[in-house]
Amino acid sequence: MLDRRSRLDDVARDAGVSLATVSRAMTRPDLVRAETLARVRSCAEKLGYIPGGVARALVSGKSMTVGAIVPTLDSAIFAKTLQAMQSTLSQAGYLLLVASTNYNNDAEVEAIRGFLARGVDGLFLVGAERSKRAWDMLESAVLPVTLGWCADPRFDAVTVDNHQAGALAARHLFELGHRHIGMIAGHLASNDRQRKRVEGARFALSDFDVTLPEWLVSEQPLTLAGGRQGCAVLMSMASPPTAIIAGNDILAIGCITELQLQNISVPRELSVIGIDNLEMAAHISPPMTTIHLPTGKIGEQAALILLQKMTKQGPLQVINLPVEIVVRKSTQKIS
Amino acid sequence: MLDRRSRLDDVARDAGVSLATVSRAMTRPDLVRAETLARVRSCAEKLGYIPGGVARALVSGKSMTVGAIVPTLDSAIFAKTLQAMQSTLSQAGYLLLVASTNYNNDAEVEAIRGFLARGVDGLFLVGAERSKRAWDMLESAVLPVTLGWCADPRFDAVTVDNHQAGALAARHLFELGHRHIGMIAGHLASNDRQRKRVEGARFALSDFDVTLPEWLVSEQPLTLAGGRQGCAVLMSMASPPTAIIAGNDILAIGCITELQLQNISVPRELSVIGIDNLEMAAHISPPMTTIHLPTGKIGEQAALILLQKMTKQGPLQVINLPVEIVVRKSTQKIS
DNA sequence: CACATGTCTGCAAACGCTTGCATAGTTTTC
DNA sequence: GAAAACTATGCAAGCGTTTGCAGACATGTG
Repeated sequence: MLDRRSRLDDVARDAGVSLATVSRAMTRPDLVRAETLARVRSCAEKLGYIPGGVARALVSGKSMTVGAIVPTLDSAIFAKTLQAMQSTLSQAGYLLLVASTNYNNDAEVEAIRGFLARGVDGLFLVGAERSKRAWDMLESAVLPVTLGWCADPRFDAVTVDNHQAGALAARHLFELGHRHIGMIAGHLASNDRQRKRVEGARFALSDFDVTLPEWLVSEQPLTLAGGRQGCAVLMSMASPPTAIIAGNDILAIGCITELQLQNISVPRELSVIGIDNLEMAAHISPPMTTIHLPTGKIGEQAALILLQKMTKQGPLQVINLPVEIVVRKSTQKIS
Repeated sequence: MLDRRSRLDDVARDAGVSLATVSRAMTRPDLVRAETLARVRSCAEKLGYIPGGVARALVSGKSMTVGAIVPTLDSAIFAKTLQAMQSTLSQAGYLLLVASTNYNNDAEVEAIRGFLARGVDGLFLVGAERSKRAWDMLESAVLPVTLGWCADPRFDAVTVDNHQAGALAARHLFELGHRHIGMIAGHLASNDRQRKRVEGARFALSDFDVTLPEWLVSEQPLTLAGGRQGCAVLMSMASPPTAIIAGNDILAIGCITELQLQNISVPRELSVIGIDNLEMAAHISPPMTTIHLPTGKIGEQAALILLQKMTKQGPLQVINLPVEIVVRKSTQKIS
């Protein structure tokens, strides 16, 4: 056996046919005689031949690869989305390239460029907010692009209604009697999902003539530590809120931890509501009220749209997945 | 502007030089005159030229891509490892392809084949247990392979001492006075990490003349629900254990949830210890005692080894990362 | 000034595959 | 039984790069 990978012509020589016939045996079996096919197949097997996707991609212009760029892989949300994407794509023979940006727009541009250079057939991106340079690359690149979480009129998207998520959370607290509500969120300037959630909450409350002023919104990194810090900030105010909306479940869990450390009872003394409905949310103490987002579904749907658009182009698609509140034990009527 | 991507010869024509010169301007700037270089660069910029990695890969035999195959992306552990890998690799200009197997050996073979077909330059795999077919492909493929979590003498590896992790957990419980200890683990037949943890626990206990019989080890899916189920199984025994070791933190958290539902107080009535030290472990109630595994480090080190081996081959490397116990509040002296 | 030396650029051959076109058999049709 | 229509195979061009080799020009040397 050779010390290099065997190629088409190795198999061809071994089977006593031309290289073209081997190629057809591998990809268009209907075009070769059954007997020849069997011989070629067995030679290929014997030599451990694996088709060279690179050359194939060069000829066909299709790399059978899609790229996904997320803020970070180290997040239950994006991990779940990617898992669903990967699983859907692989069933169709596609591979998934991933990159993470750490919420940095320049890193995103680099990732897009890298993916385009490698000739991905489709692209998945999170959010609808990026540098002009990134948008330009996406628009001039001739390949399907699907956005997740937020939509943009120029591209396909699978969104969840972040605005509605914030609104549902706020309305729930209002209905429980809370009038002085605080919020912990990610950095709004660079995260449209978080921004829409805050806006949604503010909008819903304004319907009831309750305001959510800026100083009651603490911007923090999207980590447990961020949740704790945001909670500490809100609770150290002269007149602290009676309820807190967290921009996502991680912040909410951090927030609850901090409250327990401060010996503030949840939900008796303070209600906390999250957004995401991580599996974990049901399994902490107290089980957490949160807004359910269909995270896996986003990945799956995005993959399906891409799969479809990579085969034949069609009209713009925007799928808006529903969100719903899951009431558990971390919120209650104001006492 | 064209409706296809611009190529070297587009830039060449625009800049009035040969295609070869443009190629050199992009990759070996020292070989072209400064003036020409500037002109070519500006034309390339103007046309939005992005080098075609596919053709490049065909010529050079390097795709600047590494593949990682994990059981699932939807796990804090693997997500963290991949995040670290991706981040390390991207700094060196490499891209990460991911696939997941759902703990299925055939899926792994398919993933390996897919990656080899796409011409990845290196491969990362979890565990040291796979079908013969998979091992054969890895051995005959001429590319660096690095294993994570468990080692195999034929390949580089970055391991954690799973045996030791199990042993530390068991010893901790023994020292607290527990003599009747149960364990919840993943499916041992297909998961060498879990198996080694069980063996480690059993080994440590046997030193103290305590046995961990098979019927006190409940095999479950590695999910919160699995942890709950395993806990229910152990607690419904005629003489239930006084302490439970969980094969990982997810199982442990599920286990604690189930105990709370059954109104069994942790750690007063029953001690629970996990393995992994997820960030979450510190933030549940009670904060969980667990064995810390350097999850991110595995990905980072594996990436570094691959990076090194892809440039120049060298001797086999096995890095064994240390594990340590983190004592929190879910374990206590037997009453 | 002739020659050696060095710097820059272009030509053309790979890289491993797919595929349109041509050819040689084989079968069908009337 | 000859023309027509298929079927199975081979030849060779081409996918977009990189790169060895060679040529053109500029510079330095005796």
